[in-house]
Amino acid sequence: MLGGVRVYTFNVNGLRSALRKGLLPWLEQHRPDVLLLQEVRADPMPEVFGALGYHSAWHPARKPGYSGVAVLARHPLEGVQTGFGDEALDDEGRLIVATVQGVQCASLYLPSGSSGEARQQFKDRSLGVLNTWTVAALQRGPLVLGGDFNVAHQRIDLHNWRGNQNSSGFLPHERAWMTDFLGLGLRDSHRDHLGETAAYTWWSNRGNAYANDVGWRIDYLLTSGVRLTNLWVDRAARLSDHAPLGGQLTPLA
Amino acid sequence: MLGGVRVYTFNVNGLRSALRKGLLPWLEQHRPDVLLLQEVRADPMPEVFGALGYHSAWHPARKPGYSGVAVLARHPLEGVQTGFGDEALDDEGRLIVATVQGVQCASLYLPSGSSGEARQQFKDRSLGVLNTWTVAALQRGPLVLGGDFNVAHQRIDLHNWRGNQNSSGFLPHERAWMTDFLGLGLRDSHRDHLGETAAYTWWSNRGNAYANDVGWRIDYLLTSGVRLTNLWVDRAARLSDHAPLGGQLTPLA
DNA sequence: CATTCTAAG
DNA sequence: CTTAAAATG
Repeated sequence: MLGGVRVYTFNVNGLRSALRKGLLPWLEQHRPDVLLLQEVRADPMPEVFGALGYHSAWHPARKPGYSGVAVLARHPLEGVQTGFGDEALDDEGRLIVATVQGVQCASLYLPSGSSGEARQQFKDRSLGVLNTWTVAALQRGPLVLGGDFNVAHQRIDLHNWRGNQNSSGFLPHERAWMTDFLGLGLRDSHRDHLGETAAYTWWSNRGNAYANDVGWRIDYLLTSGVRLTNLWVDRAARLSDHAPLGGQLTPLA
Repeated sequence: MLGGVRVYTFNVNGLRSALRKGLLPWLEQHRPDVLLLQEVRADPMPEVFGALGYHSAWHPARKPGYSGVAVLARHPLEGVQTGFGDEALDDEGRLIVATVQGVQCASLYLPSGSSGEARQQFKDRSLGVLNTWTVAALQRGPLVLGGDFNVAHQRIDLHNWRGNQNSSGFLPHERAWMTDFLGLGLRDSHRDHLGETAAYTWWSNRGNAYANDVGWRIDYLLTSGVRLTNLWVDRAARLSDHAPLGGQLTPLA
């Protein structure tokens, strides 16, 4: 019943912008069963996706035009939950979960720390909050946790690891956190499927980062109690500064 | 020596925007001898126009990206003066004058009153300041005063005069001011050349104002001690929400 | 509705 | 470099 479910996570960097660039045709072409969106930066628009047969749940930030996540699925969404239960974090619309066909599907957008010290501290705190939330979610049942973590885990996960050891997103403590986090019981199967090909998911808009594939892998599809039998990056989409990251879900056996 | 001098006044609604839309090709095609710009909304860029053979003088607002006027000419500029000598007004970059071949060429951008009561009062006060400045300028010698007055004078000067009698830009006291102002000794020769054809100079960006020619004549080329033997509106330019307004200058006899 | 600026990424 | 919003027109 769960075999062949295709899940995508995608930081759209402004849903309205992505729509202008052709998100809807992309959606009709790829027809994900579950789509996890981050950086929606717009008011919820269930009608737009309802017209294409998607159920959806939204968690916008309090501040208009900022952050915001959503879950979309071709099957009905059950038990929708928004936020971590942490006011500062939840004001920014960074987590939404819905159960689809018995699997918890979570869309996560961790804060960027690159705009300054205060935001790095906020990000660091959010890592701990996410740990706590995840421990509880793992106990509830199968989980797909997709989103933009704003952390590259290993050297292979960014083009210029040497020059970015002091950059937010590849700080030693962030990398160590990711290792610990996966240790809670989440599987990062990216390299199982893509080996050592770059397979980045984000490229800066500055310079010619995309053309030169100067990217980072900061978007993840993590699983527990369910398996990804395949995983791919749709580098060609060009709907955002991130690429959609897709996976094929299969019951654990 | 002054015969055949062509003068244009043009509210560019952002000089950088107008440049993107092709201001430079337009300039090479029309080659005004004198060009009076309003709403420059950018730092002075004498090099850009120097490369095309223009001398220029600039009066930006204190606030970046806001207002600002300039005078450009193919002959050297003499006796450049910026502002009225009124601090609040001059902070907004609304007047610059330069003498070109013996004629004072002034670029004026009167405030809009449409954003609220306070700005209408500021506009109303600026009308008096302009009167005072103009009386002195008229005594100094020949004058071409071009710019965006944000006032339509007569019913013929806007598409919907009936519905705009309570709108800033066509208020009874603004129209009466314009009548008085011209009475100081400035000639508005627009109708001498264009008769009762609409010949508006500005169309709102909202709705289909341009397509339906729902416009206003709020840009003027006024003269004293010198005559416009021809005058035209370049409605086709489409470089701004205003049209360039051009005239042919001839000595008074 | 278009422009520019700012905050954020 | 890009998005979106805010202010202004």
